[in-house]
Amino acid sequence: MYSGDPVNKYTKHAALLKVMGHPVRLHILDMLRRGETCVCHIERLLGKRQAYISQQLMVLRDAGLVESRKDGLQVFYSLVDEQAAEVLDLLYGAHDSSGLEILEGCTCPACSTVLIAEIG
Amino acid sequence: MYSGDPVNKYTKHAALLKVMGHPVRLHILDMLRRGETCVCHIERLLGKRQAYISQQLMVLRDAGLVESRKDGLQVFYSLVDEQAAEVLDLLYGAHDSSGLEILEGCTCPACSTVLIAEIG
DNA sequence: TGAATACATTCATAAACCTGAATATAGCAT
DNA sequence: ATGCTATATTCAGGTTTATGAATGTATTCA
Repeated sequence: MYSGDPVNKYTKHAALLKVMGHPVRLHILDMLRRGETCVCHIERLLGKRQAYISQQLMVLRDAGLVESRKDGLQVFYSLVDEQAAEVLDLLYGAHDSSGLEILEGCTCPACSTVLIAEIG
Repeated sequence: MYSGDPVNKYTKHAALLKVMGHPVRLHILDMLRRGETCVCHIERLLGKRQAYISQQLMVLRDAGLVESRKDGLQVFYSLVDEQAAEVLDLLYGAHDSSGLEILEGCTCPACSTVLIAEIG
Protein backbone atom coordinates (compact mmCIF):
# COMPACT_ATOMS: atom_id res chain seq x y z
CA MET A 1 0.00 0.00 0.00
CA TYR A 2 1.33 3.36 -1.12
CA SER A 3 4.39 1.32 -1.93
CA GLY A 4 7.73 2.73 -1.07
CA ASP A 5 6.31 5.93 0.29
CA PRO A 6 7.30 7.31 3.62
CA VAL A 7 4.53 7.00 6.15
CA ASN A 8 2.45 10.07 5.64
CA LYS A 9 -0.72 11.21 7.29
CA TYR A 10 -2.84 9.59 4.62
CA THR A 11 -1.29 6.20 5.20
CA LYS A 12 -1.91 6.47 8.90
CA HIS A 13 -5.48 7.62 8.66
CA ALA A 14 -6.25 5.17 5.89
CA ALA A 15 -5.18 2.36 8.17
CA LEU A 16 -7.59 3.57 10.83
CA LEU A 17 -10.48 3.86 8.41
CA LYS A 18 -9.71 0.51 6.88
CA VAL A 19 -9.89 -1.29 10.20
CA MET A 20 -13.16 0.49 10.95
CA GLY A 21 -14.45 -0.33 7.48
CA HIS A 22 -15.94 -3.68 8.37
CA PRO A 23 -19.53 -4.13 9.54
CA VAL A 24 -18.86 -6.45 12.45
CA ARG A 25 -15.92 -4.43 13.70
CA LEU A 26 -17.84 -1.21 13.32
CA HIS A 27 -20.75 -2.68 15.26
CA ILE A 28 -18.41 -3.80 18.03
CA LEU A 29 -16.79 -0.38 18.22
CA ASP A 30 -20.18 1.29 18.42
CA MET A 31 -21.12 -1.01 21.32
CA LEU A 32 -17.91 -0.23 23.14
CA ARG A 33 -18.84 3.44 23.25
CA ARG A 34 -21.32 2.59 25.99
CA GLY A 35 -18.50 1.36 28.16
CA GLU A 36 -16.24 -1.55 28.84
CA THR A 37 -17.86 -4.73 27.51
CA CYS A 38 -17.14 -8.42 27.90
CA VAL A 39 -16.90 -10.77 24.97
CA CYS A 40 -19.98 -12.78 25.90
CA HIS A 41 -22.03 -9.61 25.70
CA ILE A 42 -20.73 -8.74 22.25
CA GLU A 43 -21.29 -12.31 21.15
CA ARG A 44 -24.94 -12.26 22.15
CA LEU A 45 -25.68 -8.88 20.73
CA LEU A 46 -24.17 -9.64 17.36
CA GLY A 47 -25.35 -13.25 17.20
CA LYS A 48 -22.06 -14.46 15.80
CA ARG A 49 -19.91 -17.35 16.88
CA GLN A 50 -17.52 -16.64 19.72
CA ALA A 51 -14.43 -17.49 17.72
CA TYR A 52 -15.38 -15.06 15.01
CA ILE A 53 -15.98 -12.23 17.46
CA SER A 54 -12.66 -12.99 19.03
CA GLN A 55 -10.95 -12.80 15.66
CA GLN A 56 -12.39 -9.38 14.98
CA LEU A 57 -11.44 -8.21 18.44
CA MET A 58 -7.91 -9.29 17.70
CA VAL A 59 -7.86 -7.13 14.58
CA LEU A 60 -9.07 -4.17 16.60
CA ARG A 61 -6.52 -4.87 19.31
CA ASP A 62 -3.65 -5.21 16.84
CA ALA A 63 -4.61 -1.86 15.33
CA GLY A 64 -4.64 -0.26 18.76
CA LEU A 65 -8.29 0.76 18.65
CA VAL A 66 -9.30 -1.25 21.69
CA GLU A 67 -7.68 -2.64 24.79
CA SER A 68 -8.59 -5.63 26.87
CA ARG A 69 -8.57 -6.29 30.58
CA LYS A 70 -8.96 -9.68 32.14
CA ASP A 71 -11.15 -10.22 35.17
CA GLY A 72 -11.63 -13.82 36.21
CA LEU A 73 -13.12 -15.73 33.34
CA GLN A 74 -14.23 -12.67 31.48
CA VAL A 75 -12.26 -10.34 29.27
CA PHE A 76 -13.47 -6.78 29.01
CA TYR A 77 -12.80 -4.64 26.02
CA SER A 78 -12.80 -0.90 25.78
CA LEU A 79 -12.36 1.68 23.08
CA VAL A 80 -9.13 3.60 23.47
CA ASP A 81 -8.58 5.35 20.15
CA GLU A 82 -9.66 8.96 20.28
CA GLN A 83 -10.04 9.46 16.54
CA ALA A 84 -12.03 6.28 16.16
CA ALA A 85 -14.37 7.57 18.85
CA GLU A 86 -14.74 10.83 16.96
CA VAL A 87 -15.61 9.06 13.75
CA LEU A 88 -18.20 7.00 15.60
CA ASP A 89 -19.68 10.13 17.11
CA LEU A 90 -19.89 11.59 13.66
CA LEU A 91 -21.69 8.57 12.24
CA TYR A 92 -23.90 7.63 15.16
CA GLY A 93 -24.38 10.78 17.13
CA ALA A 94 -22.78 11.89 20.31
CA HIS A 95 -21.25 9.41 22.61
CA ASP A 96 -23.65 7.30 24.67
CA SER A 97 -21.92 6.14 27.83
CA SER A 98 -25.11 5.21 29.63
CA GLY A 99 -23.78 1.74 30.40
CA LEU A 100 -24.45 -1.57 28.77
CA GLU A 101 -27.73 -2.81 27.53
CA ILE A 102 -28.92 -5.73 29.65
CA LEU A 103 -29.30 -8.95 27.72
CA GLU A 104 -31.52 -11.83 28.73
CA GLY A 105 -29.61 -15.03 29.06
CA CYS A 106 -26.31 -13.25 29.26
CA THR A 107 -24.33 -14.49 32.21
CA CYS A 108 -21.79 -11.76 32.39
CA PRO A 109 -21.52 -9.70 35.57
CA ALA A 110 -23.04 -6.61 34.04
CA CYS A 111 -26.21 -8.46 33.13
CA SER A 112 -26.60 -10.91 36.00
CA THR A 113 -25.93 -8.35 38.69
CA VAL A 114 -28.87 -6.31 37.49
CA LEU A 115 -31.11 -9.35 37.21
CA ILE A 116 -30.31 -10.36 40.76
CA ALA A 117 -30.99 -6.83 41.92
CA GLU A 118 -34.35 -6.79 40.13
CA ILE A 119 -35.47 -10.18 41.33
CA GLY A 120 -33.94 -9.25 44.66
CA MET B 1 -19.14 -9.51 4.41
CA TYR B 2 -21.70 -9.76 7.19
CA SER B 3 -22.99 -12.64 5.09
CA GLY B 4 -26.68 -13.17 4.82
CA ASP B 5 -27.49 -10.19 6.97
CA PRO B 6 -29.90 -7.57 5.86
CA VAL B 7 -28.17 -4.36 4.94
CA ASN B 8 -27.92 -2.54 8.21
CA LYS B 9 -26.39 0.78 9.06
CA TYR B 10 -23.09 -0.83 9.93
CA THR B 11 -22.80 -2.48 6.55
CA LYS B 12 -23.47 0.80 4.85
CA HIS B 13 -21.07 2.87 6.89
CA ALA B 14 -18.42 0.17 6.81
CA ALA B 15 -18.51 0.34 3.03
CA LEU B 16 -17.92 4.09 3.16
CA LEU B 17 -15.02 3.77 5.59
CA LYS B 18 -13.52 0.94 3.64
CA VAL B 19 -13.42 2.93 0.43
CA MET B 20 -11.86 5.83 2.31
CA GLY B 21 -9.43 3.48 4.00
CA HIS B 22 -6.78 3.64 1.33
CA PRO B 23 -3.97 6.21 1.31
CA VAL B 24 -4.19 7.21 -2.33
CA ARG B 25 -7.96 7.47 -2.30
CA LEU B 26 -7.90 9.39 0.95
CA HIS B 27 -5.36 11.79 -0.51
CA ILE B 28 -7.50 12.29 -3.59
CA LEU B 29 -10.58 12.94 -1.50
CA ASP B 30 -8.72 15.45 0.59
CA MET B 31 -7.64 17.27 -2.60
CA LEU B 32 -11.16 17.34 -3.90
CA ARG B 33 -12.30 19.31 -0.86
CA ARG B 34 -10.64 22.34 -2.42
CA GLY B 35 -12.93 22.08 -5.39
CA GLU B 36 -13.50 20.35 -8.66
CA THR B 37 -10.23 18.91 -9.92
CA CYS B 38 -9.09 17.39 -13.20
CA VAL B 39 -7.26 14.10 -13.40
CA CYS B 40 -4.02 15.61 -14.65
CA HIS B 41 -3.88 17.72 -11.54
CA ILE B 42 -4.36 14.75 -9.23
CA GLU B 43 -1.81 12.81 -11.20
CA ARG B 44 0.85 15.46 -10.77
CA LEU B 45 0.19 16.07 -7.13
CA LEU B 46 0.34 12.40 -6.19
CA GLY B 47 3.12 11.44 -8.58
CA LYS B 48 1.47 8.20 -9.58
CA ARG B 49 0.81 6.72 -12.99
CA GLN B 50 -2.29 8.00 -14.74
CA ALA B 51 -3.88 4.59 -15.09
CA TYR B 52 -3.54 3.97 -11.40
CA ILE B 53 -5.12 7.28 -10.48
CA SER B 54 -7.92 6.52 -12.85
CA GLN B 55 -8.51 3.15 -11.23
CA GLN B 56 -8.79 4.69 -7.82
CA LEU B 57 -11.11 7.35 -9.17
CA MET B 58 -13.28 4.56 -10.54
CA VAL B 59 -13.49 2.99 -7.11
CA LEU B 60 -14.52 6.32 -5.63
CA ARG B 61 -17.04 6.84 -8.40
CA ASP B 62 -18.53 3.36 -8.05
CA ALA B 63 -18.97 3.98 -4.35
CA GLY B 64 -20.72 7.27 -5.05
CA LEU B 65 -18.20 9.41 -3.20
CA VAL B 66 -17.26 11.47 -6.23
CA GLU B 67 -18.78 12.48 -9.51
CA SER B 68 -17.16 13.36 -12.78
CA ARG B 69 -17.89 15.93 -15.42
CA LYS B 70 -16.34 15.98 -18.81
CA ASP B 71 -15.15 19.17 -20.41
CA GLY B 72 -13.27 18.81 -23.64
CA LEU B 73 -10.30 16.58 -23.08
CA GLN B 74 -10.38 16.94 -19.36
CA VAL B 75 -12.50 15.19 -16.80
CA PHE B 76 -13.21 17.01 -13.59
CA TYR B 77 -13.96 15.24 -10.37
CA SER B 78 -15.76 16.52 -7.34
CA LEU B 79 -16.62 15.22 -3.91
CA VAL B 80 -20.33 14.63 -3.53
CA ASP B 81 -20.70 12.47 -0.43
CA GLU B 82 -21.67 14.50 2.59
CA GLN B 83 -20.54 11.98 5.19
CA ALA B 84 -17.21 11.48 3.49
CA ALA B 85 -16.73 15.24 3.63
CA GLU B 86 -17.53 15.21 7.33
CA VAL B 87 -15.01 12.49 8.02
CA LEU B 88 -12.39 14.46 6.09
CA ASP B 89 -13.22 17.57 8.07
CA LEU B 90 -12.79 15.57 11.22
CA LEU B 91 -9.38 14.24 10.21
CA TYR B 92 -7.94 17.25 8.41
CA GLY B 93 -9.72 20.23 9.84
CA ALA B 94 -12.47 22.29 8.43
CA HIS B 95 -13.10 22.37 4.77
CA ASP B 96 -10.71 24.36 2.64
CA SER B 97 -12.43 25.45 -0.53
CA SER B 98 -9.89 28.08 -1.43
CA GLY B 99 -9.48 26.65 -4.90
CA LEU B 100 -6.83 24.47 -6.40
CA GLU B 101 -3.17 24.71 -5.77
CA ILE B 102 -1.37 25.78 -8.92
CA LEU B 103 1.11 23.25 -10.20
CA GLU B 104 4.08 24.07 -12.40
CA GLY B 105 4.03 22.12 -15.61
CA CYS B 106 0.39 21.25 -15.24
CA THR B 107 -1.44 22.00 -18.44
CA CYS B 108 -4.96 21.91 -17.12
CA PRO B 109 -7.14 25.01 -17.45
CA ALA B 110 -7.01 25.78 -13.75
CA CYS B 111 -3.23 26.02 -13.79
CA SER B 112 -2.57 27.49 -17.20
CA THR B 113 -5.21 30.17 -16.92
CA VAL B 114 -3.54 31.52 -13.82
CA LEU B 115 -0.10 31.36 -15.40
CA ILE B 116 -1.30 33.30 -18.39
CA ALA B 117 -2.91 35.82 -16.11
CA GLU B 118 0.29 36.22 -14.10
CA ILE B 119 2.58 36.49 -17.09
CA GLY B 120 -0.13 38.65 -18.59
C1' DT C 1 -7.20 -32.79 40.41
C1' DG C 2 -10.66 -32.71 37.00
C1' DA C 3 -14.36 -30.61 34.63
C1' DA C 4 -16.61 -26.59 32.96
C1' DT C 5 -16.51 -21.93 31.30
C1' DA C 6 -14.88 -17.92 28.67
C1' DC C 7 -12.01 -16.57 25.48
C1' DA C 8 -7.94 -16.87 22.05
C1' DT C 9 -5.34 -18.81 18.38
C1' DT C 10 -4.14 -21.55 14.40
C1' DC C 11 -5.14 -23.38 10.04
C1' DA C 12 -7.11 -23.75 5.54
C1' DT C 13 -9.55 -22.16 1.60
C1' DA C 14 -12.27 -19.07 -1.07
C1' DA C 15 -13.17 -14.45 -2.10
C1' DA C 16 -11.69 -9.84 -2.55
C1' DC C 17 -8.33 -6.43 -3.30
C1' DC C 18 -3.96 -4.21 -5.13
C1' DT C 19 -1.48 -2.80 -8.71
C1' DG C 20 1.29 -3.02 -13.00
C1' DA C 21 1.06 -3.67 -18.06
C1' DA C 22 -1.32 -3.28 -21.94
C1' DT C 23 -4.96 -1.50 -24.54
C1' DA C 24 -9.14 1.25 -25.58
C1' DT C 25 -11.87 5.48 -26.17
C1' DA C 26 -13.09 10.18 -26.87
C1' DG C 27 -12.15 14.86 -28.05
C1' DC C 28 -9.30 18.20 -30.30
C1' DA C 29 -6.05 19.91 -33.82
C1' DT C 30 -4.16 19.71 -38.35
C1' DA D 1 -8.83 11.11 -41.93
C1' DT D 2 -4.62 11.18 -38.89
C1' DG D 3 -2.45 11.82 -34.95
C1' DC D 4 -2.12 13.57 -30.35
C1' DT D 5 -3.72 14.20 -25.69
C1' DA D 6 -6.39 13.09 -21.57
C1' DT D 7 -8.59 9.66 -19.44
C1' DA D 8 -10.75 4.89 -18.90
C1' DT D 9 -10.90 -0.03 -18.95
C1' DT D 10 -9.33 -4.76 -19.12
C1' DC D 11 -6.40 -8.35 -17.72
C1' DA D 12 -3.45 -10.96 -14.90
C1' DG D 13 -0.56 -11.86 -10.94
C1' DG D 14 0.29 -11.72 -6.31
C1' DT D 15 -1.17 -10.47 -1.79
C1' DT D 16 -4.48 -9.78 1.63
C1' DT D 17 -8.86 -10.58 3.78
C1' DA D 18 -12.97 -13.23 5.28
C1' DT D 19 -14.61 -16.85 7.69
C1' DG D 20 -15.48 -21.65 9.21
C1' DA D 21 -13.46 -25.60 11.75
C1' DA D 22 -10.65 -27.22 15.00
C1' DT D 23 -7.94 -26.66 18.88
C1' DG D 24 -5.51 -24.27 22.75
C1' DT D 25 -5.23 -21.69 27.20
C1' DA D 26 -6.46 -19.74 31.48
C1' DT D 27 -9.52 -19.36 35.30
C1' DT D 28 -12.98 -20.90 38.37
C1' DC D 29 -15.54 -24.38 40.77
C1' DA D 30 -16.51 -28.82 42.75
